[in-house]
Amino acid sequence: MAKEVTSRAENFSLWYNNLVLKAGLAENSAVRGCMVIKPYGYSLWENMQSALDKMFKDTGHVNAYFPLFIPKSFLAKEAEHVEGFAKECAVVTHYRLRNTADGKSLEVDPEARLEEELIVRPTSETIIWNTYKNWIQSYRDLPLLCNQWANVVRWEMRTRLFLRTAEFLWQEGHTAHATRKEAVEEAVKMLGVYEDFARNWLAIPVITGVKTASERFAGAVDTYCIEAMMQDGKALQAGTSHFLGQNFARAFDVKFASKDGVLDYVWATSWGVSTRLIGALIMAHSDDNGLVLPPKVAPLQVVIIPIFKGEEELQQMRAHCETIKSSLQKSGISVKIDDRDNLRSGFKFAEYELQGVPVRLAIGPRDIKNGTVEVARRDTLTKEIVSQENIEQHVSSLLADIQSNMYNKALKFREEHTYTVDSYDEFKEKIENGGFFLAHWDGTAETEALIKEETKATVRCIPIGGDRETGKCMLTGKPSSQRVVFARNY
RNA sequence: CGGGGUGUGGCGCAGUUGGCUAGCGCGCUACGUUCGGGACGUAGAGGCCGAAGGUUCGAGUCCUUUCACCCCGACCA
Repeated sequence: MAKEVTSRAENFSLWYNNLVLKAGLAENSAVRGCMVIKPYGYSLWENMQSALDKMFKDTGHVNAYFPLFIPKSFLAKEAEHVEGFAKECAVVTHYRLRNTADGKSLEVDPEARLEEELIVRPTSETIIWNTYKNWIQSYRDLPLLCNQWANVVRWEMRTRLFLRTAEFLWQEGHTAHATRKEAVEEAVKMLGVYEDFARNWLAIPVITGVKTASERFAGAVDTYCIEAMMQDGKALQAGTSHFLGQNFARAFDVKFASKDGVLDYVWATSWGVSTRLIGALIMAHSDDNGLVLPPKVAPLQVVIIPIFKGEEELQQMRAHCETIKSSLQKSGISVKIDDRDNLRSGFKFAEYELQGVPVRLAIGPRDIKNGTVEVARRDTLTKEIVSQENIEQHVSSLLADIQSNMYNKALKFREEHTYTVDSYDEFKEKIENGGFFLAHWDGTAETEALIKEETKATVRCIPIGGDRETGKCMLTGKPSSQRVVFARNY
């Protein structure tokens, strides 16, 4: 059982785990490595989903749904893809059970073996490209821009709530294009959507970049990614966008006739983010009092707590609370009044802090007399007394302020823990305390592997944009065309 | 899959070299007093101690087997 740890400093991993459980986001299930996402956690996911879904649609994408099961032969068609996923697949081999001889239990009916095993999708490229083959004949069918919201299964050795579970929820976009250029543009565009979402909705600054060959998605030509820094200085890959070249089109024989009547394989991308983003949110912002949620995705933005003695005062308070509630709701703010009379207000304060509710309003007899409200913000844990007049404007701007303050705080944290290093000795010493390291690397897998072995740090990405300062690899001294980001990661 | 650890009411834990009706805190139920930062009192309910064998007059405690979960690695979104 998990030991009670409520301090980030004491043990970041245990703190994280306890927070997920105590805040009521999720819990371990009876199934190995799988998790139950509780209503509060799922509500958070739904908010992320709807924001992302709108962004996808605004960029011309549509949703579709493909089967959970993938015939084994499909997975086998793209060599690198199989190589990458074979070790972590759940496989369906039979389709029927029967009673055991003693009638007390169930067993797999050996008569009911499938001719071809079905793989529970670890990702859907293969089943989708097998389908796209039938959807694409001409350049007029392109581009094909589909997204799917789904669950996938990867039989991981070790699991952690939200960060790595055997089954997880995600979206996966799969697009087909007539040209290489257009597909690359799509992959980069969707990376931009993820960056935008992380920054403006999750209040998490991310570095956009390209993965090195060893970290690339199995079957991709290039993998683009967003990398976020957690409060222990470790990196978390928060989303990926892949330029798949013609690899899957070749594997599934998807050709189209161009305007000139020339047959060619189509160019592909795929991109995805998962419930791991919830883990990112927690590890980027939360503190020892509990979750700190950005207002734009928080399941509940404002909680109103009436402070009262007895039924009479409660009735009096309730009217004021309702008035404030409806005025906030008119501005599109989600509000709840917590008038439970069996709990003291102090207990409620602590509880909503644990759940990361961005703004708390408290109204008591004193406020009624003075026409005021006590307003507390979760991100800074500060309180102020404001007039009940124009409360909705105050709260609206406060929510916006919390949203941007959280981003700025996370950005500042990242900047304070990002180091430019040229000496490998310095790198080895500093990496022990976490952080991002901008260093030169000779571009070889050997050097990368050696650094990983010695320091547990990897190249998180080769950043896009920024200055392209040339230099010498910190380990080998060989030439380097730009600095890359090294870090330990989740 | 390697190394380490833990399984005892809903949750968190104690339980000594085997010994008597298996305890504590939180939570839960009832009543009362409280109520502007995690209240208090009184009275209750709730556990065949992860599972299966074994040793013994006697097992939460010792032995064997097994299962589950957690942490650190390797692998990964």
